Amino acid sequence: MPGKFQGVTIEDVARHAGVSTATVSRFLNHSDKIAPLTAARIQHAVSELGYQPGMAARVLAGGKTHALGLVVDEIKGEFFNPMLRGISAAAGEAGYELLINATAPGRRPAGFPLGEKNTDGLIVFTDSLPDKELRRMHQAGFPCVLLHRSAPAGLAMPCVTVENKRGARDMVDYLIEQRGYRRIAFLRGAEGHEDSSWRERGYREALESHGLPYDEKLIGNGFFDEQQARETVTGWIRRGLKMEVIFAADDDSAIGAMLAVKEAGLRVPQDIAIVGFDDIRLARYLSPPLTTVRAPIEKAARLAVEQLVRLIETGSADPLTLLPTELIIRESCGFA
Amino acid sequence: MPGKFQGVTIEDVARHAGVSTATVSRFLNHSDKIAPLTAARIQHAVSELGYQPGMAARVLAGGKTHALGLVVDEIKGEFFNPMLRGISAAAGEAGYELLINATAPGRRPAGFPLGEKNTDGLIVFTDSLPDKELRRMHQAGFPCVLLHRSAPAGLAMPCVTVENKRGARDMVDYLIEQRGYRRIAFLRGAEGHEDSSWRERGYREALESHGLPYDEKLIGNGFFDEQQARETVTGWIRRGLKMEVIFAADDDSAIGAMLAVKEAGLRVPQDIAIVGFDDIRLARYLSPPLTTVRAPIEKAARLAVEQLVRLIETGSADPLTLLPTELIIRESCGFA
DNA sequence: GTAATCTATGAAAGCGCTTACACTTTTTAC
DNA sequence: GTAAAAAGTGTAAGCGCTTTCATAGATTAC
Repeated sequence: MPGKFQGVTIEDVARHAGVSTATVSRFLNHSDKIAPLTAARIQHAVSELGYQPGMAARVLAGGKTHALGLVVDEIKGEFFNPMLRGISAAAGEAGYELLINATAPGRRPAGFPLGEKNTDGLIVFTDSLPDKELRRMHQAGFPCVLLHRSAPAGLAMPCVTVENKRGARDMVDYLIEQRGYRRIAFLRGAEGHEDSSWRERGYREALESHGLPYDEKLIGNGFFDEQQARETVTGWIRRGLKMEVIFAADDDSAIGAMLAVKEAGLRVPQDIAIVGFDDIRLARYLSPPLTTVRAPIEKAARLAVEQLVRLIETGSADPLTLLPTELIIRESCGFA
Repeated sequence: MPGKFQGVTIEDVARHAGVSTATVSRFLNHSDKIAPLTAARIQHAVSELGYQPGMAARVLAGGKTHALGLVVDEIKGEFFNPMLRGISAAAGEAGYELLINATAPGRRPAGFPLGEKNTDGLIVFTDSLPDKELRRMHQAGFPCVLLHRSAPAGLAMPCVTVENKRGARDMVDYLIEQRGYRRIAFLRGAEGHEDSSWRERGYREALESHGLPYDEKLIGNGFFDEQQARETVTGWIRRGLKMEVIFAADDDSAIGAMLAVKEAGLRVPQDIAIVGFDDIRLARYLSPPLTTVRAPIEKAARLAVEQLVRLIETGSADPLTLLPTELIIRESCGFA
């Protein structure tokens, strides 16, 4: 039963308006001056017939797909909502269609990988694409913008992300200076996720600049995941590890940490304080409400689209767009 | 600078393999028997050259886009994550590309509306498309599946949604029978959102079947929105409206209600109990944890895709798919 | 052994659109 | 008034693929 639903064609419009298809095309693309009278006749024919240009033909003839691709590994976590909203809105505003491809389930089982054959450019989220593929595309001159990751060594690909290191640094500075904490544990994020390594770097810098020792034992894996973080922290407590506060690389793992602490019969923040990163919606509803670093995710997403569109249309874009974060102080870090 | 990135074409492959383009096409589409030897040669050429069929030409010539469209009004609320994950995954598994269009910001400002020109079928979420448009597509024989809404009168369009009425009915039955509540307020959802009206119907049925009066004053608007719900409930309290429990049409408005109650210096659930609908992640982290009705959103999304694919490929689909909900009892409704 | 039937393949006609080029009017320049 | 430039439009050649139709060779049937 698969049928063809190509209704009105440009030819119908041309006939209806008494002009050639070329003129109609020019009218539709504003690509050339055409007489006001003719324009009116075409416009009339278009709305009369309810004509809508067929993408396929347009793409095939024009070489542009008018579509942006978004490559993600998995649609998961609160992170996604604002990101998607930003990308979707910005793409629409720029006049581009949006194609989404989740590569995760078994690494690209899906139909057609996004790329130069079906999009004009790609937004690549974190490590959803292997470096090799990134290199290939860059090599081919295909526009790509990286979101929440930096370019592989030697590749001049525009990146958009938040000031992870700075945000983490600010947070830890605050914990040390304003709260007087000394033993600060850190829960790493997912492997390969750059946001995480930058946050860790910020943590270390803050320690260093205050003359505090960096203690391997105070570093654990949270994997940006509630369950995993919970297990790690439970392990710490069971082994008698002493710490005053846990800095989780994201709010999800902070939640896991909070759970673990409570399950161990300890109080947050009196026995162990907890802080996170991202400021997901949930953060302020936790008890106690979570102190965290707010990351402008939607904004970053919009900017990534803007950069990509610039890259496509003008051939150049800013190499690096870094968005500032903001400290959100709530009760989980203890009171002043 | 807008360039063309069409690399290797089918012609290159044909030449490389010493066959005609027709044969290559047949090989690629498994559409016809071809000699094993030839097949091998073509296969070799394909991987040698790294050939990937260009979508545009394929679509233009073949009449199928191999893409599914998702039309939503706005990417907002916790609801979206599981839904999108489900749709994206299912589409990928079925070998379809996924196009997403958010119609909301000013009602379709975006580039190209999704439809028969760029997709093989559409998933339409709630009231993101006017009935007129739905009718037009159905009329044209274009495959569409409705998600979380029913078809306009007289349109035989497959629908996938959850058992809203039943879920609400179960909840209210529970509140009456197990908790002994009598004055149960209801916070409506967004206008035009069918989930909401079914839930309201369930609420009324439960009242009726227990011989409780339906009191207009106990109905308010929550709009599926935290802020709006909060204002409504604050108004109720200020006006001295008496109620034992508030049934919010979704968890977001339940949160708003909870805020309002607390702000008024009352306790949940001792002074006013609160229950919601959906079971978003946040629900169990609220204090007190929210009693609610769990809706299988991701499952519904997957089924919608499955129905759509069936509709596209075989021409028929189930008229109605209704997914069961589940009562999730937590502390916000009071203890037994 | 000849005719009828398959099988594997090629040639070529589009699919609906854009665009280079050519052409006919107008307009402008002097 | 004529030559040169500009403006508006048509003609037709593809874009890369699928698919119908035709054909050559290999089987089968008798």
